[in-house]
Amino acid sequence: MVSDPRLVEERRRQIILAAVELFSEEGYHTTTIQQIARKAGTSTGLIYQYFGDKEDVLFLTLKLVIDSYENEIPPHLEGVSHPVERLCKALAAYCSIVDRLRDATVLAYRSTMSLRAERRSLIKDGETRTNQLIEGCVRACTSAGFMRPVNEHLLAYQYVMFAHSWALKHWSYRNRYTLEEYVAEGTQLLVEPFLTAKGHLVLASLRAAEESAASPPVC
Amino acid sequence: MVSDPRLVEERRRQIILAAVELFSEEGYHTTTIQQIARKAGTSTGLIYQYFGDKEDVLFLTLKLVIDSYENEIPPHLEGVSHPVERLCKALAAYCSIVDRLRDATVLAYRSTMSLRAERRSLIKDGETRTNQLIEGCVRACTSAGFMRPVNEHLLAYQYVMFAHSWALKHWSYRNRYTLEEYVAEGTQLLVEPFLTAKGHLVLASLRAAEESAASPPVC
Amino acid sequence: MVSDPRLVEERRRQIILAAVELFSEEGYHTTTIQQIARKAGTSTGLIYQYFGDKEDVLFLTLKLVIDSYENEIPPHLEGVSHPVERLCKALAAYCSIVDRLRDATVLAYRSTMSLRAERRSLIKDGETRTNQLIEGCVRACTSAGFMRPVNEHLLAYQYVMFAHSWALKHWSYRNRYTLEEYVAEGTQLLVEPFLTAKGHLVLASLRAAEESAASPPVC
Amino acid sequence: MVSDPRLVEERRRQIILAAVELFSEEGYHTTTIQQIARKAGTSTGLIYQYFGDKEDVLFLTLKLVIDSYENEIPPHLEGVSHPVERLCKALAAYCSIVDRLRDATVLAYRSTMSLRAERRSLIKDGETRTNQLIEGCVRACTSAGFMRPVNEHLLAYQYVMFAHSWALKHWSYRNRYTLEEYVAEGTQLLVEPFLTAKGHLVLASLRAAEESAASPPVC
DNA sequence: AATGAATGAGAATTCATTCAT
DNA sequence: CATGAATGAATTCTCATTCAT
Repeated sequence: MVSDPRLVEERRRQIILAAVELFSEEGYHTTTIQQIARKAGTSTGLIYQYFGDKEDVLFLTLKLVIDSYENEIPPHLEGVSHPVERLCKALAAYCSIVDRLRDATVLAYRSTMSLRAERRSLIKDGETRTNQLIEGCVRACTSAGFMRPVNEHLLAYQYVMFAHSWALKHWSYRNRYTLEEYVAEGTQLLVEPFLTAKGHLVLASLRAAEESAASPPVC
Repeated sequence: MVSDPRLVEERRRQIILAAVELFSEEGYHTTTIQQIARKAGTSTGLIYQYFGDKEDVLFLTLKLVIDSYENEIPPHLEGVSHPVERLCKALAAYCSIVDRLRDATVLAYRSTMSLRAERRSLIKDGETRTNQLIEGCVRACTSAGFMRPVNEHLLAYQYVMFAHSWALKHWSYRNRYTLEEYVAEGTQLLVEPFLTAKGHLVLASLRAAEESAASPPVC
Repeated sequence: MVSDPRLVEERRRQIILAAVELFSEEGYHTTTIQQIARKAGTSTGLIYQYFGDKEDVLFLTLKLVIDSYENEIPPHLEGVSHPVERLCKALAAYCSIVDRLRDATVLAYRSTMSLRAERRSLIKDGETRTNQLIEGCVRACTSAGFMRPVNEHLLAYQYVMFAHSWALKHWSYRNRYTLEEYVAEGTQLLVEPFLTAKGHLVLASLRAAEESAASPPVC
Repeated sequence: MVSDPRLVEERRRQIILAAVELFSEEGYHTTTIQQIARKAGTSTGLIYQYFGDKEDVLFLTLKLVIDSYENEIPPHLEGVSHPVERLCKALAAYCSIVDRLRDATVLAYRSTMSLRAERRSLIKDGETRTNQLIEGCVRACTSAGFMRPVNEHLLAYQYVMFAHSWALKHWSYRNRYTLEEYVAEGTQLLVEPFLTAKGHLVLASLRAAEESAASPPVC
């Protein structure tokens, strides 16, 4: 309906940002288009020039979230070459992204089913690609002998669920762990046990490095 | 509004059974009271003699699900005394209950937020109690030296999420695992690594027993 | 539907008493049959064995009120022979009956229109008969030369509205007048001005009598 | 919900006009929003953009009536300086306004109780202000010696009820009096008796003036 | 392109009335 | 006769969507 692609981009972004917030707080069904318009600083009519219908807004909102996972993990791995380090970094990155998008992550669990099947699939595809990213990290560890042989697919899923749980069970976790503690404990539970002797050495040196980076050198 | 407690019990049950199904399939907001009435084989008005409002139906529906976890795991542990066996059985039981209530489990994730805060808390309380059940199983293992020291709380949560994931990610898992495989692989990933030597022996003998129980004796 | 006339009488009475109270407090439309049943200490079904429908309950409720006026004024006039005294007593009686049925009087103004025309007429007939009672008192005064010629019909209506207003404008009058003051002031405004010299003498002696009746004799 | 104040004004007026008519004919509870919308020539949804709820429509409808009394009497007194004439004119004006708003006046008596207490008060305030207007007219007469001392407050209320009764008892009055006769008789009953000799002269000359104005001069 | 007033289908909820027990 | 559970039509109110300006 609107031709200028730059404008389309901008308006959609503006509207989706409002929608993420509202959907996250109030839920998809209880949020009205008029609320979104108000928060986005536009008119209700305008939304229908950039989206087909309300479900369309939800779809792009969820897409934004799911794409965030997929797009934001790799930058965290840039320049990191060691498989064990990459895996740990990936897990930490996933958790921190979820932390930033906590409400939106919960929203994804709540509202994906409100999409019609075809679009639900697209969301699932995005999630699957992120899973494969993680699974690749696991596989790199096992292939190189840093991890003993495991069901890489299922282990990768544990990482994913571990990250998602930070949002899903935040009502419980918040009383027990900071994000950093959560990631550290998770590494202990879900990474360490599968490391080989070789792998343990790497993790130990990583922790030493982190330690010295965190606390300024003594001498 | 209706006095006979037996009738209240029966009608509520009848209505909730219809509601679980519909809410699970269509979602809370998209299911209408009329649909529930039709499926339950009653009139719309009747529902309001047994529930305050639609949210009330949702609450009791979710309560039913959450209580199922809490109530149905213990019977599976009856007569099982060894801590490692109890833990494994608890995990398997949780997964199989989730399997039976797969749609309802997803519903709980989708719709708990549609409850007003006070009731949401009651649902969370139920979940917490189930978690503690699991955590108790873990603690029994570590205390008795069958498991090395771990963060019992967080490990218990991994079990819980592992069970829930069977429902939440069934769209993905169904293509890879049967329920039995899922439980077996989960045990390998989330129980075995934490067992001490003593613990490993127990697990091994359990598996042997299961093996011989499953396949009829050869000779 | 029920044959025993004594029972019909009793049950109707029981139900109407509950209805007067509820209709008066909450209004006709906002009161439910179930509320009436509860207050009357019966079941909802029972009401339909003694009344055709809800409107029927209203009709008999209003009839009770309107009949009260008609039936309770005459006893107050019994043994009172002087026309002026009869008129004053009638006015005072009407006001005191309205005072007792204050809410019900307001109800009559609110809800008569909710009756179907035919029954509304019956209510109006009852009111008209009461009006004629009052008009008769006025006419007795004018005929006997205690009052100068007036529009008896309209003056009678002033008395009626004066009595009704005690209920209708009680929200305002309560802050200014007691019932006794109200009646006394009303007599001054709506009776005295029309009295002839002869009539004034009567009223004066009445007041003197009342005075001495009210305050115990001095000597 | 709608921003343009001119439009709000116009739409509210349009809707209230429909509501007055329907509420007056059918009563508040029996009139549906759909009916109002149809008669107002709008959609049901629209009504909720200009009114909070149905009670809101009733409130503004009654407010319109009550304000009419307050606002329309003074214009009738403009340029009229003599206290007795002002009082008579006020009474006549009140009656003629009630005559025009006959159904709406009855509506006010029927439905004010359907408002929540806070708004009921606002309606009563409006009525009280009108009463004070009338009371002021009475007081001007007594102060200037055109009327003998009376309970001005209560007398003013008689005037008010006299005017209201034209609507409330129209079912009876219509068979006896035209509006003009009603006002003339009312003046005889409720004004004349309280006039002093001075006052009577004024009233007589007023009537003479009216007479000659009404019937064209003979010669 | 943008606006926001208007629409009307749809949903929750209520309650007079019925009827099996 | 009495009960009270069951019914379902009717009503208020909401909100996604449209469209004239």
